[in-house]
Amino acid sequence: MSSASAANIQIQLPDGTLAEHPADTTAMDVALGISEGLARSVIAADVSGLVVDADRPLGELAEGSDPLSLRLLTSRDEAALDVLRHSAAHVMARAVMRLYEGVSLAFGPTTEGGFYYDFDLSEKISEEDFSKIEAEMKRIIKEKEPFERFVLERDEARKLCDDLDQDLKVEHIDTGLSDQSTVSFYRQGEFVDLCRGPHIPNAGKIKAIKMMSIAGSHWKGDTSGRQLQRLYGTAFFDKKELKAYLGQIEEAKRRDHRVLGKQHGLFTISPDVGQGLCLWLPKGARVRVALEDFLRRELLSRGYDPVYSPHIGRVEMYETSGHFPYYRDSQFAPLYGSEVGGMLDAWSERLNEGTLDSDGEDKLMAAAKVFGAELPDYKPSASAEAKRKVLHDWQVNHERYLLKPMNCPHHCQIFKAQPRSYRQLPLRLFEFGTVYRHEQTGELNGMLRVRGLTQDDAHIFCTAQQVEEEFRATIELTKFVLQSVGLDDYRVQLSLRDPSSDKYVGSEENWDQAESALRGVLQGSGLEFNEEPGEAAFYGPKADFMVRDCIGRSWQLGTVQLDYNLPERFKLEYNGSDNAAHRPVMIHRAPFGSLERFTGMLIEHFAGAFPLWLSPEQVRVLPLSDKSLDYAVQVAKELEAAGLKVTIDNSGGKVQAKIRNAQLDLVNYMAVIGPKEAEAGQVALRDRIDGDLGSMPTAEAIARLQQEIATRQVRQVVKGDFSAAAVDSDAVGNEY
RNA sequence: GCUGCUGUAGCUCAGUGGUAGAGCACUUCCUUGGUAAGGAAGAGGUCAUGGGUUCAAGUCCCAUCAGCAGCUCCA
Repeated sequence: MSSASAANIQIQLPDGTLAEHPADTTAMDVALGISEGLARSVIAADVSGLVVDADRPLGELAEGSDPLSLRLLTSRDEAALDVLRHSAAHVMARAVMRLYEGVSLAFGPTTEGGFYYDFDLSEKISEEDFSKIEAEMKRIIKEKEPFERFVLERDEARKLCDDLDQDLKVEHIDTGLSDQSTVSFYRQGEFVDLCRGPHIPNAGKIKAIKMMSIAGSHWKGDTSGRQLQRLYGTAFFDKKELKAYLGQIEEAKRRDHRVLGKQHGLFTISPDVGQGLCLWLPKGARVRVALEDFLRRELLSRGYDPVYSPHIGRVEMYETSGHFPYYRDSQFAPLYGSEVGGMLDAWSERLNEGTLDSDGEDKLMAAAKVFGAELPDYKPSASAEAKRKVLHDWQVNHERYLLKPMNCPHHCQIFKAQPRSYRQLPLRLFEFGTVYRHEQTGELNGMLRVRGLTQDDAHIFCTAQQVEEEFRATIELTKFVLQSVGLDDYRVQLSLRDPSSDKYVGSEENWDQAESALRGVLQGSGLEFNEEPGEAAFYGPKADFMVRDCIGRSWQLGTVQLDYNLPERFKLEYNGSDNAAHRPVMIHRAPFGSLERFTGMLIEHFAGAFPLWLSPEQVRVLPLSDKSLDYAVQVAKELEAAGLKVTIDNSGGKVQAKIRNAQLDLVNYMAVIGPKEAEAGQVALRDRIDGDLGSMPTAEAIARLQQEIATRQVRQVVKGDFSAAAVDSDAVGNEY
């Protein structure tokens, strides 16, 4: 870094021109050399892939004698927006420090939609304070003061932060930055902050800011650590962009599946049933049935075998699978065949911790007796380990069940139910399997994060040689499913193991084989995909479909996961052509993920207006008056007989009001009928999207709708132009 | 689970310690119509639950439950 010598440096611009400059030349200097207008609009610079300040001497970045490739970033570049927002975070921090006493700064990074800064201060900031903070920020911006970078040795940096009473920054220098010999700071007026940068040339570049929200957070994400106040804001180069962004947030709110689900009677969650337990109302259930029927037919035609399994299973099975007690915190407590079961578990836990004294032990033994558990082999003098074994043996003989947290162990048992030959493989078992997980209360979110969910689950048992082909077929299936519901913007995330970690089960060889098979298939599939080392499940690599909805939010939906672990644990075997026992490979896959999450996502994607094939109310018959009611009933029967989901509006109002209500209820088609239609055996069809289609014979209307259903047309997705300001919805894993 | 905010009619929400409100939806009656709101009347609330303060609590305090936002988590 400090090698910036008097020697000149070579700078190459995107158009290929190569020029020699003094080592202390900045990107701003280069811009000035081209035109003053360009210099005015320069925000930062991209130097060989690294975004830096426009006034950073470029010689500092030179390595050897290679020319530096320089790209000037203006407000048109996406990277520039990030620089702007981070600078806005500094401005916000500066404003907060002016307005409040004893502010300790934590971190202030950018997010997809803006930025935040975490503060430690005793006074509570509330949304009512936003206007005064914003006003202060605007004052700072108006000053157009520059952001000045300077670099200090660690010791000096530590001292500076200490002098500034920034204890969190001191701690960060001591811990997070312990491997850095020098660190950089940025000064803007009286405000100095430890910061990697880069920043905009001066605060005047910020043309639009808004404080968004306030929330609690924790120092370095540690929930047991210090509680901080996180202020969220956003900033843009242009007031129009800010307005568009706020519009998108409104749009997302308007599409909220919890709001639409209530409004259109799709689903509800009742506190009387329990948190995170979704009740599918008739209309929501119709959407689900359409999805299930569609997928079931597809799977049957693609060589899957349907199976069913119960909602509970013995704890021992999950001990074998390894899920219990590893994931115990996120499971519902076991169901005990005996009332003493829970007590024995707590007892065993205390023995394990060594927190049980002899008095407590006597009481527990007496209590166990009351509950009818005789423990003749339990010797108080024995080792804790021996005593726990006695308790465990009793449990094993007195069944304990788990609400099933996943379907795989059950399907493994189905595989095991008969001797298997290689001729039967691949064996593809599918089930809409309902599972229960005790998610933390704070994580629950409508249909998107629930405690009881139904996976469109299947497990493919195959030979190692078949993995590649099965994985390919699964990828094809998932593509087909997404296309059928009109989702065409997605990519695949391939999660691989972290080679330096030892948390993974299964041999190195298996992993290598699996990972290269998956990579090969994805390369051949033409799908856009990225690899994420370290993101794999402990039992195998996986591929997740990341889907972007029509307002630019990204969702994690379908998943395909390889598993070399469960077949091992359950000792699954098939007889090979060599008449010897072999271990199958298992593939978990779920194109929807869960019906709950998928439906919730679709509600938001379509803003509640489902395409005809998924719609819970496809046609509403609107009689002009009571006089046409008989004919309305007759038409409804004909439509129903043709397999359409149809209702009649027999309310007393005028047809205009009935149309309005049907439009607001997002009914796909309206069949308006009056004396004329009754006479001619026709219906006047009205399309939710295109309006009045005129009168036609009922049979013609039916054929038209059936055609639209059969081809699963997605005729309208209300798209907004929000690509510039994409917001990520919470990306949630759906592993097994 | 943690921090903060919220909980009033089926829905959306007013209501700053003194007799519980509006719009929409609903019911009944009138109206019987031709592609986005016809009219009138009526019914509907133990103000989330449980405690407390007060002459008096929807309103103030505490706890519990539930929801929302963020954090943390997500086999």
